[in-house]
Amino acid sequence: VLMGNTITSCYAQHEKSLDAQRIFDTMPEWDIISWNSLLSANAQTGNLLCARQKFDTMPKHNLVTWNTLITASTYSGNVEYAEELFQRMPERDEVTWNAMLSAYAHNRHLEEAKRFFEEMPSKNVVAWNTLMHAYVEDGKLEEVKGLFERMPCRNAATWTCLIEANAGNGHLEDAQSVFDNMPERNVVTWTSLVAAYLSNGNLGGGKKVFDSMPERNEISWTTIIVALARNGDLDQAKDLYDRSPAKDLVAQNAMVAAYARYGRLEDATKFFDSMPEKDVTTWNALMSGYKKEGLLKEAEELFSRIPKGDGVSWNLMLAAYSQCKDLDKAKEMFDRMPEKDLFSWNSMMAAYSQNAGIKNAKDIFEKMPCRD
RNA sequence: AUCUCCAAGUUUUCAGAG
Repeated sequence: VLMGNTITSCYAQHEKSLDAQRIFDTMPEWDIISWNSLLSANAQTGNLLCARQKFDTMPKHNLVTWNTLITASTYSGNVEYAEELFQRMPERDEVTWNAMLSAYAHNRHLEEAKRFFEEMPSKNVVAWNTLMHAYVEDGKLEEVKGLFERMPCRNAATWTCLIEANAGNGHLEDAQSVFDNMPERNVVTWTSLVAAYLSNGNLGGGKKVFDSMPERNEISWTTIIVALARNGDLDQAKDLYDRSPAKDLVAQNAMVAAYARYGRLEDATKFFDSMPEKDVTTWNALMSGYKKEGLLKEAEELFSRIPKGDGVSWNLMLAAYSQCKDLDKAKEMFDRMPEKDLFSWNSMMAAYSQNAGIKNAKDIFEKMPCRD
């Protein structure tokens, strides 16, 4: 059981819910930890229904089980259900409160997060960080700084937030000085400093930091590779990719996307075909290349071959039709898509305004359930 | 390194700025 649990949770941490399920299924017996690990693997996929099914199937629940289900709600964007769970569960601990705070924070309910934070019976460093990050996401630098001053305790995540907050507001030197003065560093803080330089257009600075990092992981490598690619240095990006010891699926997807972005469809396709494992982002990345080049037939063909398309796939096809001025097909996509998000609506509105005139576009605008 | 809460990377729309 111990071995099976270890492997299951290992897959959970790498966001491989199917593999976690596979290992789980081969185990001769399960304890509550096995079940919780499986639930955790499901939680990360954002599929709340699936997670709830597991929850209902489990022979028993404990505090960790409930906390994990709150997290599942967070990932699926269902704050209301998280609230319901929070009310319904038989007991709560510090993690419960933090998980609920995180539900508000991740889903952009800043006011709720603030209010909830005030109500918390005890606030540990995770709670402070969660609230602080919510402010960072909202671009509120002054509030971030204020919180930072008031915090009774800090850890590496705190410092990372502060770097990100400064970088996001164009204060690169402040970000660097935060980094210079922080008491502890790890691969995440290092990578966020690299990202700080890159997001401010300072490629040279980013590379310098990257080269001096004591340790790098998949994310560090991908961060720098993507920056090079976006800067148009595709071959340099590929060179770094080849030298990288840490190539996970995200890194591979980034290479497909890089080629696609610059219309190097042969390279993109070749890379795509060479990948032993793909996910929906891989397919979408290649499709985006066809779309950009106006290759409608190829995009359609790819779309029909995706094992499991998602909202992005649909949005891509909608945008592809719009770009090729096929308003009818665009509209058909829009009507047929299983779920419409802000991208879908904006895309449809743009399609009308570019191909049909302002009146139709305005009609869409009026009907939009959400806007930005 | 057996489970739950906080920080960094990849794909889709439009605008603005340069």
